[in-house]
Amino acid sequence: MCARSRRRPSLICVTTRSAVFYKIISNKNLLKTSYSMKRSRIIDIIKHPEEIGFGSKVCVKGWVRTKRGNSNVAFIALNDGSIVTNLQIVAEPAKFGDDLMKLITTGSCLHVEGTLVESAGKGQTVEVQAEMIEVYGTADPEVYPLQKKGHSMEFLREIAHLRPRTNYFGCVLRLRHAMAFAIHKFFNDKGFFYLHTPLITASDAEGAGEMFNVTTFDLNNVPRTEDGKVDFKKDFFGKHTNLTVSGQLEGELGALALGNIYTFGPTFRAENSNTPRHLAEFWMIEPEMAFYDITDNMDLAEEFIKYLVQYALDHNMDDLRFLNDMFDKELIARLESVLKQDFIRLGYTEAIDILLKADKKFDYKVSWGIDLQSEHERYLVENHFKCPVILTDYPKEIKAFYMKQNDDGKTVRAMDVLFPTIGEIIGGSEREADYQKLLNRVHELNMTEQQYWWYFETRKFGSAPHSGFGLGFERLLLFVTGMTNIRDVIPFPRTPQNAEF
RNA sequence: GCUUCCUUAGCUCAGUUGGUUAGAGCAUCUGACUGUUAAUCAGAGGGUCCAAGGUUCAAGUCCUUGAGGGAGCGCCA
Repeated sequence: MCARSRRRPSLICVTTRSAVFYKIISNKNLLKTSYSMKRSRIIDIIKHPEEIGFGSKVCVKGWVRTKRGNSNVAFIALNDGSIVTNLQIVAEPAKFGDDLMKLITTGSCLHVEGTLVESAGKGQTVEVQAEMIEVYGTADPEVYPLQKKGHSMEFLREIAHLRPRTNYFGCVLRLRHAMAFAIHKFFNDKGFFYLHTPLITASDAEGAGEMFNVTTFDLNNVPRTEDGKVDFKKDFFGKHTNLTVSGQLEGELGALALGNIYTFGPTFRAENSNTPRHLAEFWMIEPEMAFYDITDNMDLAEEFIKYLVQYALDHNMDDLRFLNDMFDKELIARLESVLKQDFIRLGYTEAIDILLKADKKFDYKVSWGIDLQSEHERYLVENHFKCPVILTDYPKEIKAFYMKQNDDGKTVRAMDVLFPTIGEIIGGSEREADYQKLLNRVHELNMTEQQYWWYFETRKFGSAPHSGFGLGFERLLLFVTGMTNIRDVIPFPRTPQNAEF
């Protein structure tokens, strides 16, 4: 007898070759804490059962997806999040008792120890013959919201605290992790440095969108100056501050010292955007490279996206196959096709010509100088070329002040990577490295050098040609997962009027 | 922010020109079944028809307002 069984006389201690088991003998003792073995992850059992060995004892812990069977045998599909596939637990009700079997319902959490065997049934290669079952947590089937049948994405959004337990969201979260990891790997392997740019910024007009204020003021009693304006000198930072809408300007400071850097962090936009492609809080990757011109920039962007897609195909095929089978029958084929084709590279002026010659009637009239609308971008990508398109050399009037001005005096070296259904997945440019040209542009836009004095100093001191771009992480995930609403590729979406969870 | 659609059982949805007691599948509960595969079979329970107001002999159905959600557009990544 071991020490533990002396403290718990209601349990029988059974010693076997590889493990110690406690069998519950009293029907009332259904929620005992018992343990013995090291937990195996279900992915390891399913992928490499030979390493554990058929006939060996295993310990698994996870959440019940379904329970089937009859009075003689029960089949419990257990999922621990390590892989989309469930592990089949075979349990004989006579061995465990009705009271315990009743607690095993969809959503309940179990600790199971038993023997790993080749499956006697079809549909799976391995299963575990249960010898000990401990119920960590029950899930009352009358009120537990998740069922083994499918749910709508809209319903799952309302229970974002539980949706990670669905097959669908497990796939998305594993892919999300894989893409985040692959992003760091891609840049690290290329000698890029990960730069942490600030989330709180005092730059008032970065131009990328409406910003969230950051303050410690008591909003019911805001300090005022003599002329009635908000007195930000009394605020935490002594000036008006916001959450960042981009790390790019600070990223340039890093690139002009370290060579190649990238940022990867959260970004905040207070735009009242209600679409399946916008979030108020999202993650963005912004590489910035010294000595890269616009062509180098495009090459990197294309290589980057293809690397990430290849990484997903190489490392997350189980998840992709599930999403392909259940949601988007063309997902894997679409991912593979992107790898095969070169992205079309096209000047804005040529794009306008194509649109002017198009048979299609657009709601927004096409002429040189307009900002391309969704319908125009979609026509180019989905109808005309039927593949990703990189558009360059936009009119300077519709692009940001920091983009390098072309010799024609009319266009700047911007680039937008456009993807089918998603639209703009990457936006970037070669940066204006000439101090005087940058200054002139800022004055044209009625902005002041002073608010970006530190940015201008990089052009005063050792300026260098450089380029960069921004990739919306969730938009990448839309493409990689085949999902159609951006709220379904981030664990806890923040959108106008919604900050639950 | 603009336009438009939707809201009926726990979930997904049907519900006819407004007309008796609002239905189905799945889920749940009870029972059957010796290996299931979103198990199957039989039975049962389950409804503030989003909310408020209005029209009408009569409203799930028509009208008004509000709330929540989706899609399209704008802004953008």
